[in-house]
Amino acid sequence: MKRSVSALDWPTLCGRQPAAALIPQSLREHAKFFEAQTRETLFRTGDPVRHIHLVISGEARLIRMDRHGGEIILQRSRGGFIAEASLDSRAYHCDGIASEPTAILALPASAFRSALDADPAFCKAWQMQLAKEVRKLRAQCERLSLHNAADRIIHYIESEGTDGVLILSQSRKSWAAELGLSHESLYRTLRRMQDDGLLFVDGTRLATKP
Amino acid sequence: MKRSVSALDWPTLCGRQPAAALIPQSLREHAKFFEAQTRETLFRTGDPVRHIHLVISGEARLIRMDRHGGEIILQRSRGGFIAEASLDSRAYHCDGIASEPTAILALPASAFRSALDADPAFCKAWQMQLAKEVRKLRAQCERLSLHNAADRIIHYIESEGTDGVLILSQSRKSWAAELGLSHESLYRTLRRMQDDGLLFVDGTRLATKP
DNA sequence: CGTACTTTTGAATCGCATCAAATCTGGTGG
DNA sequence: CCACCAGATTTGATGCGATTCAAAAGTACG
Repeated sequence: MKRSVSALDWPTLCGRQPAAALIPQSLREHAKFFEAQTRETLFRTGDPVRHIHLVISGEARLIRMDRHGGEIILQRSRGGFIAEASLDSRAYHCDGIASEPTAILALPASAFRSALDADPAFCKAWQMQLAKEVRKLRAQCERLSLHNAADRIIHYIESEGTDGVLILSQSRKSWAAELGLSHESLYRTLRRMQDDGLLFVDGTRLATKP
Repeated sequence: MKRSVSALDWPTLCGRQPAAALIPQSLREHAKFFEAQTRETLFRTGDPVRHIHLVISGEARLIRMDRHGGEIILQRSRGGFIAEASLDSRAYHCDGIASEPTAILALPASAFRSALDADPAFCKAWQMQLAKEVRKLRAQCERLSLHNAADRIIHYIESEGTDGVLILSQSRKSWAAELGLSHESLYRTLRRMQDDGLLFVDGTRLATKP
């Protein structure tokens, strides 16, 4: 299943996922590549943190269950790292799953820490990665603080899209979960916003202007 | 108003705020100390990032206004850094204000970046600081994803308190804003939870068990 | 004391969650 | 190719809970 990437080729990997380019040689040697199926578990809450995962293609999610079995999406990574902050934790605080067929690079946590110590450029890149995640999470908190569905939708398009246009990279149902809404509410609100001329929808393309 | 900390004494500062101990000598020399009044602005959205602020005592907040003038609290720092992720941004994305009389250490951003490059221990400490903020924000997102007031209150006590007990360090009104609730909702829900024996309140002490 | 703010309660309203069910979709295997 | 299935999309009806507006009582502070 898992195999060393010495068999694969790094230029191709870096082409597919820019974050791969940041990884120094010392760490590359320890990378393991594998492919996960839909709903396959990468790690579970409580598992010791042995690897840092880089999503090459597909999508991985960080999730927790609320008290009544509802699934809460804490991170959704399509290309790039997932559960970055686990690097200095003993164990995971959430579950990690692939939400579609996904290609993953697993980097041993210990080698990862050594590489950060040894390579200042990698260290700085990792810091920027964490800072970016902080900003993304603040935007998510701001969005979840909005008290109605339409405002959250607009906020999402403005902050995750480009120039008022968003190409939705997931089903509407799971988008609803990310917005903290029931999927019925999302469908109804999208409909109403279109009727009111506040939103222009064409397949997966959502725009706030015509 | 602002003054160099050479006039002050670092051992005392470090005693009051552990994060001060992380700051290397090269950066300490450029630190400016000042005290902000309630509602005083530290920086505004769009301002260039010239300093990183460390809260020594009191409280500073990162806030944004929503479309209807409502105030959204993005970070609340009582001791420790505020707006950490601004270090690698040109300009602030939020406003920073003191929410009570607050003592602040302002560290020039350029000297801060140099110190990170030069001092591996400081660099590592900063990384852990960012990772901690990521985990805190994930908890906040998880909380805001809960669909009723009581669950958010319990979640807050469990994740911000110790062993099911929380000493509230702010007014209930501003706690309500942090929970994404109207203050009336929070008051009523606290009352109901007490009546139902789900919560035990004594002044600022909130506990989930008697 | 007076002012500003928080805390508290009341009543009316609205939006979202929930339960239910029909339709549509893509993918699988016979 | 078609039947079938799982999951996504869509619409409807209902009830609850949160927001909102309003106002009174409590509290801190100069």
